[in-house]
Amino acid sequence: MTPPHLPGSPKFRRRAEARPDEVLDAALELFVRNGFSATRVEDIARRAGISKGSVYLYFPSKKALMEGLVRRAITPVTQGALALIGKSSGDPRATISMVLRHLATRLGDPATLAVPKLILREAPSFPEIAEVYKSEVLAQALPVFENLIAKGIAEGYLRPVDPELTIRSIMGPVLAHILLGEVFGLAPRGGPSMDRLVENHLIILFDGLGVAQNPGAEKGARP
Amino acid sequence: MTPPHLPGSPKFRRRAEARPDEVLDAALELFVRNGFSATRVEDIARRAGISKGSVYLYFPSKKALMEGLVRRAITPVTQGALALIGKSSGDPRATISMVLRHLATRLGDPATLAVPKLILREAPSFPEIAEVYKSEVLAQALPVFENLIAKGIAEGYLRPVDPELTIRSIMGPVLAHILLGEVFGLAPRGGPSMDRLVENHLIILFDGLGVAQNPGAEKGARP
Amino acid sequence: MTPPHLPGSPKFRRRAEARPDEVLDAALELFVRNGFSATRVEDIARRAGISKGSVYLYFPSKKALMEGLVRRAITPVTQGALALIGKSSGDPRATISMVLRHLATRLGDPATLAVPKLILREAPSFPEIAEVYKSEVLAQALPVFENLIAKGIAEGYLRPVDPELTIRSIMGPVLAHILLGEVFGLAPRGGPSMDRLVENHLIILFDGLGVAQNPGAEKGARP
Amino acid sequence: MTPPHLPGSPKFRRRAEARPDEVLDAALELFVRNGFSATRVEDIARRAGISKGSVYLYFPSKKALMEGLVRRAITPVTQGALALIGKSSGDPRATISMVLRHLATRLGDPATLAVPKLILREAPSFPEIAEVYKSEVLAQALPVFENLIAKGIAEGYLRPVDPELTIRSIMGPVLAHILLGEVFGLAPRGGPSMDRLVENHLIILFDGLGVAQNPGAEKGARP
DNA sequence: AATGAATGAGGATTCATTCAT
DNA sequence: CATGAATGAATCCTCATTCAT
Repeated sequence: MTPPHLPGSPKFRRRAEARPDEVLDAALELFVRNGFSATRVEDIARRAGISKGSVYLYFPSKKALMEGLVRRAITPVTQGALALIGKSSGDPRATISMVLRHLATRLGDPATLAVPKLILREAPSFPEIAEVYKSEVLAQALPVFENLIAKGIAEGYLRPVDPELTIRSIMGPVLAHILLGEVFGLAPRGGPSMDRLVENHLIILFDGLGVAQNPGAEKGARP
Repeated sequence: MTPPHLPGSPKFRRRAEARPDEVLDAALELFVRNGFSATRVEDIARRAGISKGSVYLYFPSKKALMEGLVRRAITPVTQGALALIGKSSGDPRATISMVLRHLATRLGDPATLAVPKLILREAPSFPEIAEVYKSEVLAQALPVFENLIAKGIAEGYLRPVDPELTIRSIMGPVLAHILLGEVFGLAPRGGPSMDRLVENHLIILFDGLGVAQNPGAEKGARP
Repeated sequence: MTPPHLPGSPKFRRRAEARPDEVLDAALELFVRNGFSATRVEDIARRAGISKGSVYLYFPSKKALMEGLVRRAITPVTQGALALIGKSSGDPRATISMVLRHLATRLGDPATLAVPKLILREAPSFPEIAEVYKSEVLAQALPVFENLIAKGIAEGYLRPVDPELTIRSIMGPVLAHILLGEVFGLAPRGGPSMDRLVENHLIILFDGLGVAQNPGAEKGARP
Repeated sequence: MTPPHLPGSPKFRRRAEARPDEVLDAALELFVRNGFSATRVEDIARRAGISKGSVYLYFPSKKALMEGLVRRAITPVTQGALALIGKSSGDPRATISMVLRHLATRLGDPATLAVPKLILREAPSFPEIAEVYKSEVLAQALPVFENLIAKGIAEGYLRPVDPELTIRSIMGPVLAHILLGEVFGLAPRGGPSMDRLVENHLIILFDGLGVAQNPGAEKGARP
């Protein structure tokens, strides 16, 4: 009764139950590359190795793919970073260094980077999704950092800066580095650069660009 | 309904020569808000106060609007910033401060910010446009900065850091600040924040987050 | 989950032979309610308590459900009514009254009414099905009636009318009554109305709406 | 500048401003013939002599065609019939005859008949449209008739029947006649039959099927 | 120059039907 | 027998582009 498996007849294969995840993987790649609007559901299907109609077995609409993408990405992203910070005590510079290196490694992974890139692109079109990301990721992470810095200041480890604004001074360079590379393909001369970027930045961040040991004598004070 | 076009009537005359610019203004706003694909030519026309068909009198296609947008934005952006840097001499920190403050002011203007935001969104879909922006803006500006930093190091004003990577430490926080605000509506507590961000960042950038070589001796220990 | 099919277990056994009928029941209800095109095979399956694929074990296509529906409905409908008429003799008014009351009762049953309603809806899309109904039901029943009336006229019981057209005068009001109720939910004030409709109609049908030859002499003039 | 009108290039014709009505005409015919679901917008467009997209210039959705169809049909249908009845006085039989003949003529016109047929088909799928028809047409017309009959009874012209149910006895035969013809193609032997149907029905309606002048003597009273 | 009606290719979504399990 | 995942043709609707006026 069962017809022989002709190699030329690839219809009606049934694959693992990981299908929804494969669809999301395909959608993520295409959404990031071409944008949500310009990506066709059929392309997502083809990339996931299924038919157009099958996408709708797992997701009720194209938009639901966006939502699924963000939902899937939220938990792992946050947990890893925050767990590291929670253990911190003493000089916050060690913690900041560790977190920045951790983040740099994580964001070096294209798969991890993809969702933030997608949200960056599509936030104006999907305000509620950006809102989810904001409340689930940023609203979790930023206060932790803020406290870390505030505590560092209170304990005398750090200069009395504005903690909330300082977060941008800590993280911003990594963001700029990624964006230059991703958007314009601009990588510094000299191979894999994220690690070097982080180390260079940590020096500036903690000790400053200036050379003078004696502040106030800066102007024209050099031998 | 339409009154005859009297050449001497200064009110409500439509200057035909300004039309393409008005179309670009409309396109820019909508592209940034909704993305290129999701913006309809008819909406651009309506916002520009003309008819759908008239858009095609000035631009041969929707894509040409993108190109026109980027071409129009390139010259003014670059010139302003680079002119300031070219004149610099002596301690580069003054120049860096000035440029950063200048940039912060410029990017505080939504009209100036719009094109970079658009390119950020649509770069994957319009690689050649991103390429134009890269070669016309970034490839002009980054080396100037790099030289500024390199010279500052050579002249003993700055710590011996990697100039190319350090640009990211200088500019990144401003980028991060803008993105948090634009994408997620995240502004720090306490009103207009870009100026405060820049001042806070300049302190960290030049002097570092750390207070001294000997933490713990910090509390009230400075003479 | 499914218990083994014990032949001796009378509860919750699914009688395989009854399955097609259950599918038809489900299809009939949905076809009447939503129309053929707007009814999904999956909904029929769910209502019949089986899976989508199983529908195709009993019926080769969706259209075959329509055909099965009409075929199933034909025999019982016709036989009941015609048997009554065949036995008639003498004054046909008694027979007409009986048949009309019988028909009204039958059509008061939603299950009996369903197929005619379905045919009414879908006849233009399924001409061959309408044709079947016409030849199997109408072509059987109408001539019987016609003869009944013609005989009544010949025997002097009835006014010399056109028998073929008169069938419409006999049956039409019942049809109108059903349609008003089914299509527009329009029922007369005062509860269950089909019986009253029939009795009211029989009076008019046999004796006429008019009171006498000499209107005006009518008020209280009958002995 | 204007290219010659090549007969083979039928693009971009512009026609009269009667376009929406032509679209409705096309939609009505196809909806009645094939049902709403089974009719493709493209078919409507082709029949109206325009392109698929142009349908959406006039109607926002396929469903809006249904609504437009019913809205367009409502006014003329009601007005004609009710105007006739309003003038009635004296023996209502004259009025009833006139209305019935008028109605029969109107419904003999396929264009007039189409919308009621459509509503009959699609009422279950468009309850709100059926509701409109009910309130705009039936709720206007039925009470007028009811009053006519009630007045006829009170004034001694008519037998004391239930006015509301009697409407069905008056109208039902016409409905039945139309339905037999439309749904099953069943026309009586002997040419154009609607007029004959009405005349035959009016005799029965006013004078009854029975022959006896002396009620009560019916059974077995014939010479 | 300006308009906007008209076009039709293109894309999201649905659903009858198939068949591996 | 029964299932329901998978398919892809079919259909609604959108919108960039054209061109008669």
